[in-house]
Amino acid sequence: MRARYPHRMRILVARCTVDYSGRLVAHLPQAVRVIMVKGDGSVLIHSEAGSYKPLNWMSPPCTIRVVSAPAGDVAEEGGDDLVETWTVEAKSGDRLVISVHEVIHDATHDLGVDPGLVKDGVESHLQRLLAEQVAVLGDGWTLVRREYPTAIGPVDLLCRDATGRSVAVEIKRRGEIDGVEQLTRYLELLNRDPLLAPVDGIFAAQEIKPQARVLAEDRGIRCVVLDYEALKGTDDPGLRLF
Amino acid sequence: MRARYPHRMRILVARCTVDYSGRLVAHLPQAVRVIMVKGDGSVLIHSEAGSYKPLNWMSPPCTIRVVSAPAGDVAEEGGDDLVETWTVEAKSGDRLVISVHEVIHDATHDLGVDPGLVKDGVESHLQRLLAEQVAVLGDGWTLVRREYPTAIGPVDLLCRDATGRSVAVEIKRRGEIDGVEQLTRYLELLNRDPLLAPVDGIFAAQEIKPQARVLAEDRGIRCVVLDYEALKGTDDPGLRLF
DNA sequence: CCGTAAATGTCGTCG
DNA sequence: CGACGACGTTTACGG
Repeated sequence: MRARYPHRMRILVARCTVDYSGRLVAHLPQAVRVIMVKGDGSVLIHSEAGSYKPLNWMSPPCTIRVVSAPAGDVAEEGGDDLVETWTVEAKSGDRLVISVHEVIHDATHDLGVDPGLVKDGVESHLQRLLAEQVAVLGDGWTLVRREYPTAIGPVDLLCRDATGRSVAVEIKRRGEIDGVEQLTRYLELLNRDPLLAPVDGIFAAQEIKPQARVLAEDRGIRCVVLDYEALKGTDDPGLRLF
Repeated sequence: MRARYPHRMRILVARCTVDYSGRLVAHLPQAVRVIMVKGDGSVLIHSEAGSYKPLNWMSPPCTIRVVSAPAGDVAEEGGDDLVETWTVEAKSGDRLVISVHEVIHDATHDLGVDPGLVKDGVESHLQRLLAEQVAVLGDGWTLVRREYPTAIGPVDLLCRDATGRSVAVEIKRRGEIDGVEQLTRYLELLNRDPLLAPVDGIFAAQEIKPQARVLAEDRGIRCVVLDYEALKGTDDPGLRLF
């Protein structure tokens, strides 16, 4: 059974020091920061700059233990004003210790369950659209199947060209070297299958980096730049099952 | 010259809808969320669950434009209570539109410049430890150099075995397929150097994923599982320079 | 639960 | 500025 957490979000602005130990060891000197405690128990420590990644954090599930500083106790760093110490710990042993020296703001809000994010334009959409329109790769081409399984993972599309020759297609939003390597591994494996071989390769992406293109073409892999909007425009929603 | 931003962090708890368009298109239905506006202009939208990644965000640098809703204006979603609309835009054209329907909390704090984080990573540590103890790879082995340079990047370690044969070592914390590909590219290049060739390969990691092991061994690359604690234990601090 | 691939990845570093 | 590798990657998906 999954633990039920109260639907609450606590936002604390405080002068603090932070120590993380786990996959690495890190220390944050004393400064004013924002500490968010989410309803699921996770903790985020943000400064005023930097993008969305916190300076330190603890992912759920984890436990928070708060110990008030005894009157007159002296903190290890920054003098004599320690208010309380939070110990946030995961099962893995990862630990975050927050020493709070001054609370500037403290509020808790009930946000409720978030209905979540609706996305459009990710790789799976490209794959679905191209699967429905394999003819954009060549006249008379047909789809054998999406997510064609191999021992080392599924190939995005397996097609046949007008002459019946097999073609494996790897689809990326942004085509980089990794994707070419991935397709190369699939091709090597597929070409060992006498029922399929010879198998050609197509590297299809909305954007193909020059080095990826060079590597692909050097290996005889055709590169195709996909136009998502055009694919979406041609796409007939009536033909879709869902 | 770098732009100077005011050292401020605004924290808003509000019922809102959010639309992102940029590298993809995404929509958040109306709900109560925390909106953080950092001193550098970046915007983060957090819900009550999920780990450190916000539901939506905009990285700096970006501009924020706020338009108050005319009295009686009707929002597209959720009825008639639109308060204001924020448009957060990056130079790339990425855009975040936040429709604020109800402000539950709004506060701005001056955090000051954060002194920053002190880190001690694991992989660099592994590399240093193994460099000092290449004998764990085989009796009589010697280190040629760490970060041995090649045209496509530095190899973690270049060694010689007891017979004088060259060995390239790729070190990872977690050994996955990407690491094997990386080492393969290095080996291909190093083996073109008549002064070094033939060059063997070792894939060394704290943990090696099964598929990575299969691929490596299929290519004649030896896999070595590193014991971080043991290496650290054997390590003589007196031999270290720092 | 494990393993792999995707990500609005982000974040350094180096050329 | 682009390319590349590391990341306390996190997150989603499939067996």
